[in-house]
Amino acid sequence: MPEEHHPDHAPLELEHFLPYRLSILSNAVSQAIADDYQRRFDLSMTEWRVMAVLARFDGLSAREVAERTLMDKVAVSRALAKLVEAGWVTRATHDGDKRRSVLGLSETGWAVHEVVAPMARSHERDLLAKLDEEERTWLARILDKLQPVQPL
Amino acid sequence: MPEEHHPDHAPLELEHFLPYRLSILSNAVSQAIADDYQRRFDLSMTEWRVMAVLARFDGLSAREVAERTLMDKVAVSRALAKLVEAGWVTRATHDGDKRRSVLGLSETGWAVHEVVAPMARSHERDLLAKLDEEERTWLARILDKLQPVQPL
DNA sequence: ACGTTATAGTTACACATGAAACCATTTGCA
DNA sequence: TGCAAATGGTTTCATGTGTAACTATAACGT
Repeated sequence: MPEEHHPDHAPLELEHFLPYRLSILSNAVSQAIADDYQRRFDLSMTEWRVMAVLARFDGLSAREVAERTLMDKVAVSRALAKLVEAGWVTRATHDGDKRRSVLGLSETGWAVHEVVAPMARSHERDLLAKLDEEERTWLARILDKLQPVQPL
Repeated sequence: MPEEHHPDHAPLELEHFLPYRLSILSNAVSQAIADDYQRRFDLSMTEWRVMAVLARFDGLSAREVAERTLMDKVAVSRALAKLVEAGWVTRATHDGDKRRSVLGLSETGWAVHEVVAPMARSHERDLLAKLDEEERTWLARILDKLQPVQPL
């Protein structure tokens, strides 16, 4: 954090620049997790996010998946194409609105989820283990305040 | 943060999953800044990072830039090609090692830097303004502990 | 000195990603 | 009803990004 005020035009010190530090940390963490399930299931991060949200909310449409994952609909469409092809997600057409799809995890989709979810949680635990209880509490609070929008 | 332990196979709640929250926050922040200088200077995030590090450390080689920005050398090579082309970065050959390049900001490069650096700092200030002093202190400490590696 | 190995940097290729165009269906409203 | 506008979703195209191959130069070991 900027302790003293540097003149605004002074060279940016990236290693103390909050957005940069967040980016480095976030990428390292997400990539470590993604590497894990990519190797085991050839599953991209966007695909995993789609599966995760369908695990919680069965029967969503593609648009609703996009809203919940904060991904754009093109990304979701492509992820779904692969997931349906792989047999991990089922897609039906909504009664009474033939545009809408009705999505859900298949049996094997659930099986994948039951392997990947613990992997993800394990990485999260490793990360949080670097903090003590007090720090974890503050982190939760700080993230709540910084979080841009929190869509359900 | 996980308050009670869910069974490991229970559906992941993305909105409480730390790596996911970090990713959303980080992307939102970095993208907001990048949008700003992309519109004004047609400058990508990787290009800006190269400029920022050259502003602080004059005369680096491409490899050293890559180390300091944590980007890979291909990304740096491409960024440099555009920056040299745009006339914002100067490139010479190292005396005594014709492989190495010697990089620095040009006059106009500095001029760009003096516009972009304040924009970046301003975004950082906006972000930190959402926290009180105590939270900022904890955040600094927490990031230090979570930070994967801290290369100079 | 000379061949092997390592290093700096670029190029080529394959793949991911986002914006805009597009098709099908449904909704709103005259 | 019927037609314009909106919505769900896919496809297209242009661009970005990472991996591996490649070129040029330098360092190392004999």
